[in-house]
Amino acid sequence: MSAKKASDADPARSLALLWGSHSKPGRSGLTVRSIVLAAIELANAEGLDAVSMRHVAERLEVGTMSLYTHVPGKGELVDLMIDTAYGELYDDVDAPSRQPGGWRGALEFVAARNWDLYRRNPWMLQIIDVRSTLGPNASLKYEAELRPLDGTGLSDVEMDSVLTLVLGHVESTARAKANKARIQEESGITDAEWWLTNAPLLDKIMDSGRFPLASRVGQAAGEAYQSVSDPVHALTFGLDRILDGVAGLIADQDRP
Amino acid sequence: MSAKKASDADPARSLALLWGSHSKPGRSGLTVRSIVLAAIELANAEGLDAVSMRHVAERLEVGTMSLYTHVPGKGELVDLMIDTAYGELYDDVDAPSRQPGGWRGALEFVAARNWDLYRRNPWMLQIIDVRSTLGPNASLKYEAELRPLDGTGLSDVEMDSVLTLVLGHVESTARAKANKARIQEESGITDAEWWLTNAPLLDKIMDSGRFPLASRVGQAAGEAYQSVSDPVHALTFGLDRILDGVAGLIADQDRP
DNA sequence: GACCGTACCGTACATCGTACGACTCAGCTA
DNA sequence: TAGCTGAGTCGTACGATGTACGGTACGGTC
Repeated sequence: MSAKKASDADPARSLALLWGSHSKPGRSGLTVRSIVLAAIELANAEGLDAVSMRHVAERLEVGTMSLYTHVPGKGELVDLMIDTAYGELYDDVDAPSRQPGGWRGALEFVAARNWDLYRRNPWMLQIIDVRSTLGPNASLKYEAELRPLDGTGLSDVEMDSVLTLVLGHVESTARAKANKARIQEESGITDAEWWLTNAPLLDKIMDSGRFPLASRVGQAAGEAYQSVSDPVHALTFGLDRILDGVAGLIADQDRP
Repeated sequence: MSAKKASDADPARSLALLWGSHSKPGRSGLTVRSIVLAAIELANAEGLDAVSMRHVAERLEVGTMSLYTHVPGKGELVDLMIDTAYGELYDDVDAPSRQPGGWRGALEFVAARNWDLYRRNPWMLQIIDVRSTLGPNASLKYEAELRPLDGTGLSDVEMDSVLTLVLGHVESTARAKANKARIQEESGITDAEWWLTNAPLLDKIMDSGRFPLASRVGQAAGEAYQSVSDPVHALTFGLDRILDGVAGLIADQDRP
């Protein structure tokens, strides 16, 4: 429901941890890497809620407190999980800029890759207490995603703004999708079932003349999506509008 | 850090609770309304983490378990908090459509009002387990925000898509802002201080030729914002691009 | 004055992150 | 080879959390 507190999180320690090699196992084979991988597996298998220090330790057949030898606390563990997940994104730093279709094709590729990242790692969207995790993979991600925007005539700040906008949109729609999936899973009923069950109740409330537009549009959207919402449609529709807007900005660069 | 589990949440019960009157106090003056208000006050004063059933009960000078007479569980309490907060948004259902500047001015107003809502109630952004809370105020919000789009030539589904896009963008940037504020508060150091402290460390890592663009753009953005990010700039920049894109869509309606 | 349903709430349980201090063992020194 | 040392491991304990369960006490109706 809500988000949990993060621990103190010494930034220097976090950075060292993120950029460190983590290669020397202790006498029970425990490594930062193995802990992080176990945590990610757990998160993907049973959701982020299942990622407790006890469960991670259990999966590694190790005492709970042994984890603290390698990782300062849960907050840092999550930081490491995030940066590790970012490692999935691009084979190399030029993957987006190699895409056809110029900057637009590249940004569509970036959006698709990030969308896929969230699809494969839905636990990332359950993290609320995001910290500035400038790990190696996050840095490579930033570099890779900026490159197709270099040379479009946009200023450096504009490049950053455009990227932030696109990534924010993908995260937003991906979160909506994950929420939808979670609700469905928890309640055990399909989207369509929920709609059928609660539509009369809602109609009785909404159609009382107070919200004519809301009920008309809600109805239309519901029928179009066969559901209360369609995250994939929200992704593509929003991305098209955003990229149209960016295209206008880029076109304006020539004649200021 | 992560999100908590929601309880079962019988939708019918939730809807009845949301639309109910909650007017008859028990013998210790306890009401659904008073519980929800206490919870919101607590959330605004000490953050969502402070909103535990124990703390809410304490604030009301009541036993913890007494809350469960009026509210099924914490999940439903949060639902009620959300719908109550939505009540702050618009004086009446025509507030957005009364705005000057046509649909664009109205959407800018909608964005500003939502941004302000999140500024005043940052706890809303810490809720991860969002459920379909179709309460009375959420319904009024939907109706009010759709009205300025009616008559623009957009289809019903497109109206919904545009609104979803704008609201998602506001939420996304507001969340970034809230995260930034929370990190600053927790660490006790200013944004600029963090930048000064960690810049050399980051430069040593990033400037090693591997991420030239990332370091150049990051530097430029950092100097422009006097910080690692500027949520207000992200809001307006993104909104401008999005509305430009929507304007193109609306213009295209005339000649398909 | 007796009754009864509802409001209230004390206790208990499982779960969480992690502080603390004890144990164990690999590898080095004497 | 014996002994030491420091790092890795982990058992126990504490204060949180949401809430199930069962008991208590009171307001309104006969």
